[in-house]
Amino acid sequence: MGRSPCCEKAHTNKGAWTKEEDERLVAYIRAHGEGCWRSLPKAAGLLRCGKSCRLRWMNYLRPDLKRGNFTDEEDEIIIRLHAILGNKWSLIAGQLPGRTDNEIKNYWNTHIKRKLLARGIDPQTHRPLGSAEAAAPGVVAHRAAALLHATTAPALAAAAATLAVKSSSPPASSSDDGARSSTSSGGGASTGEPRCPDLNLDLSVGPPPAADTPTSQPVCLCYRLGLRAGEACGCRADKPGAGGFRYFRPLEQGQYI
DNA sequence: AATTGACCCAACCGCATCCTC
DNA sequence: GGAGGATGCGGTTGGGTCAAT
Repeated sequence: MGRSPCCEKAHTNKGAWTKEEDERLVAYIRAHGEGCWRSLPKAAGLLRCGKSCRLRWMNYLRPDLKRGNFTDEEDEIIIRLHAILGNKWSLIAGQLPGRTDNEIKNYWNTHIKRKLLARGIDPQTHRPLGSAEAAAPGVVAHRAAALLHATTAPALAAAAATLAVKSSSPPASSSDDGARSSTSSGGGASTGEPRCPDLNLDLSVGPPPAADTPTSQPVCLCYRLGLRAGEACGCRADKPGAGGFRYFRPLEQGQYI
């Protein structure tokens, strides 16, 4: 069957955007707002694919973008969120106002990966390099473990405080290097021994449901992180789907990320 | 000064997901 | 419930910049 192309490729520009194209796109969105990317290029007089326009706006032209280097605090937030979420760059970006998923993805691949490797941590599993456990299943346990020490980045700590990572005992270490200290404390899942005996692996993310939040309903991850619309959460109840809520169903018992 | 290689980032591509009919 | 279109996401790549040789 095949999918129809998103645009007429023969009549679209590709490659770097010119200043004039940027100006046209910004002017159009200022006048008409975002939305309907497919028809936007034609309406704005741009010989570009709608996807390309969206990407350019989201990653470069949006007025609320924060330019410049990432701070150490942002580094730590990214690392910790990556430990929980994996390569869900858009979700991670949602917790870093002014940063885009593309920017974070690039930053991860060029800086943070190296930083973690220098610390002796596998950037994919967030576990010590070279250990047999690094390639073993049960990664989620250590993503949770990393959370238990999320205290060095105040902004994340605020969010982390709302995460329902239930632990039957306090963290084994008070080290501020959560990923390293926690990952070294785990056991092997395939050995029959609990990998992290002190961990409850129920990763249902979020605070205890509020009275007005039916637990059986899917909820916005931002909501479960305790971030309501207006701060880090950009979700809008009035526009589900495109630009609106991103739903994350609570995990069933025994279900893992 | 020229060349080379590493690094970085903007942009593209294909697939997944959501939404509407 | 299924088909098709629109949008979003993540992986990958192309090309510019800069330091080392």
